Amino acid sequence: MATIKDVARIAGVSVASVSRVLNKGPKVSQKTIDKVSKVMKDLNYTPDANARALVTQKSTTLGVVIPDLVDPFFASLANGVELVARQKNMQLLLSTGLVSAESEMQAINLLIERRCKVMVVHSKKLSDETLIELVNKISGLVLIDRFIEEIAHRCVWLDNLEGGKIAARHLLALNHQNFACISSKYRIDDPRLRLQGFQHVLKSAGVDIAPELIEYDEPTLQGGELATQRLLAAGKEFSAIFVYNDAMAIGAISTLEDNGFKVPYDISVLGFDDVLLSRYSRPKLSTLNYPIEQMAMQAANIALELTAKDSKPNIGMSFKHIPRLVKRESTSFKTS
Amino acid sequence: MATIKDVARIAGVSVASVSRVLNKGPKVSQKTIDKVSKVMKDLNYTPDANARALVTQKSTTLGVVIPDLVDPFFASLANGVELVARQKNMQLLLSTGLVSAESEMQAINLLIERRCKVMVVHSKKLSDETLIELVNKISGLVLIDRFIEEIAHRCVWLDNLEGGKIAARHLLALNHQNFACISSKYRIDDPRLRLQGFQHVLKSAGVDIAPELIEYDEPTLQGGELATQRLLAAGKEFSAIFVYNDAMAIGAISTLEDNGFKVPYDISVLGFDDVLLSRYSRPKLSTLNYPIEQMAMQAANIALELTAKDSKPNIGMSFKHIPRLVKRESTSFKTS
DNA sequence: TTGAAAGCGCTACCAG
DNA sequence: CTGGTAGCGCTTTCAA
Repeated sequence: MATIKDVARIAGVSVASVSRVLNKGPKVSQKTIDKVSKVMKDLNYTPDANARALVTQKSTTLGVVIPDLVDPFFASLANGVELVARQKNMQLLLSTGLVSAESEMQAINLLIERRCKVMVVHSKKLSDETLIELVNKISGLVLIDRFIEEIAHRCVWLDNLEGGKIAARHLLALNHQNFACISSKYRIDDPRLRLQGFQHVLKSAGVDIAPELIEYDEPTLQGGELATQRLLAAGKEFSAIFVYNDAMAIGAISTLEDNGFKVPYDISVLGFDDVLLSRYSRPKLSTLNYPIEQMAMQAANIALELTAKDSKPNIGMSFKHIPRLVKRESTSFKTS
Repeated sequence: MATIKDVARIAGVSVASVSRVLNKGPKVSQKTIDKVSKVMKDLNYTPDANARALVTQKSTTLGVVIPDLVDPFFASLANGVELVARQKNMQLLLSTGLVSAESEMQAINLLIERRCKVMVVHSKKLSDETLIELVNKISGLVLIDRFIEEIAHRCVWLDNLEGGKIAARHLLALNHQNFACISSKYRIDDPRLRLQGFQHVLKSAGVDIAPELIEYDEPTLQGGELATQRLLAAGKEFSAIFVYNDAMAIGAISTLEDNGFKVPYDISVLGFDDVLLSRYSRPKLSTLNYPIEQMAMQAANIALELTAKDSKPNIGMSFKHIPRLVKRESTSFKTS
């Protein structure tokens, strides 16, 4: 691999000059530019980005920390960050496989070791305190999908409580009275808040939801199936289910239909997230749109700004997003 | 950000010693280890991975080049590579957004600039010649999802021709006689080979497929819908469709049902890829399993071996994979 | 407009 | 066992 010295030697100039043409430096003669450019091409010279970063002290990588890539939700998140990375001529450094607070911490540390200054992290396991500390230490770190009061201006998040409320209002407006819920057993806040918002509105309307009709499972297609089986086994009547996410909702529909229930005629199912596939399930899934890709882009842009020289401290700012109801075919008016 | 010098100064030792404890070097006294470790902790010292890479000339990043992250197929591919990266204590450097030969080339160049030695690339636009050249230049580069005779030992690929044949045999065995096909207008080889294998077996069985019943579109859910609409509009009869991938197949089913056809009773639909969602579509999709994640892991491991010191040149090796028929609910025996 | 040289943070070699 | 030091590939003064 040719180095800048090789180029300089062969072109008969100093390394400084080569560096100048590399960086389109201010004062180089056209003659030198031509000469050096030719040699660079001949030698197939590629500058070493790491060496450059070392001396300039600036990185051109954008870090992303997510649980995994297989979940389309996180894939969209990563994609959003990638979009702004490309736009800024930066590259994605990705860490996944988060199963514990330790592995999340380690993922972030790896980014620090690489001297990655800008990062968007989705953490579900680290404590508020740890995250606050981290955010204060790393000026370009933005949290996504999590809200911590003390560092609100560094959080891009979705109002899950409001999402639950919107869901309840929708189902109530559809004349439903007997509800079931399927929630996730993970993510400390999200499922809890969605459920809480849902129940809050229900209660205001004088409707209660039986404890046996709230089930928890893995937030996956299989989890939705399993939870639905248990719901059915409980033997209590319900005409609408509010499900934690689309994957579980589609699993729920699957099990419902396997057991002879027609969706939405017998039972309405409402999902959450609005991942692409929800548009193509049969019946098409009614759900709440979670604009994760845009949020990821926003988070990346904020992180980028934070590391810019003249960054104004946007304390007091809030980056809350409200989910939007997308009514498709899996929810309908209850007539009986 | 504290450097090794700071640590050395405060601990009252030389940078060499600090480096030794950092790398668990062979000869350091316990006393020094303790002293230095404490200072490192106090200073919150994090070694600079780039500086280390610069002097050791070895990288700990694993590069991946794919078209995008939103397509679950590519997300699985990336995930496979990530799996081995984590296992080897390396990190993923990701490049997406490939729309042209230029952007593919640029993505690879960015990895080279970062001095990434190990990379798995999925290229659809670069020519065989360019790729051969690249592979010869970069010893740790492995191609996935593409087969080039001259560098077969650097390609991890799926036998699409055979996949098409398997599909045809399956549908033929189910007593079908009138076929339609939906193919992709992209990826030079894959769709062509699948179709070719499919038609080859059909021809051997004395069955022909009308040109109007072969449609091409974007390899997406929408593309599948559009193509199916055109197929229906052609007005020719068919009882089975072989579709390029699962996304298109689910789009096809969607349109079919919207038009009053029951799948599989009226029309059988066979997909390709076996992405997770195919298991949860209604009806559950029959398809050909494309073990992309395992293939990605294999590719990453081969790339890793290639860059190891004692790498035996595994010329003559072949890394061909055969898709496996997964019979679910969208294909059935034709009785009428 | 150009070159010499200092150094970015780190490793590795050579003395001691 | 430890310290001094050269240098990885590059940028950036400072002089010329």
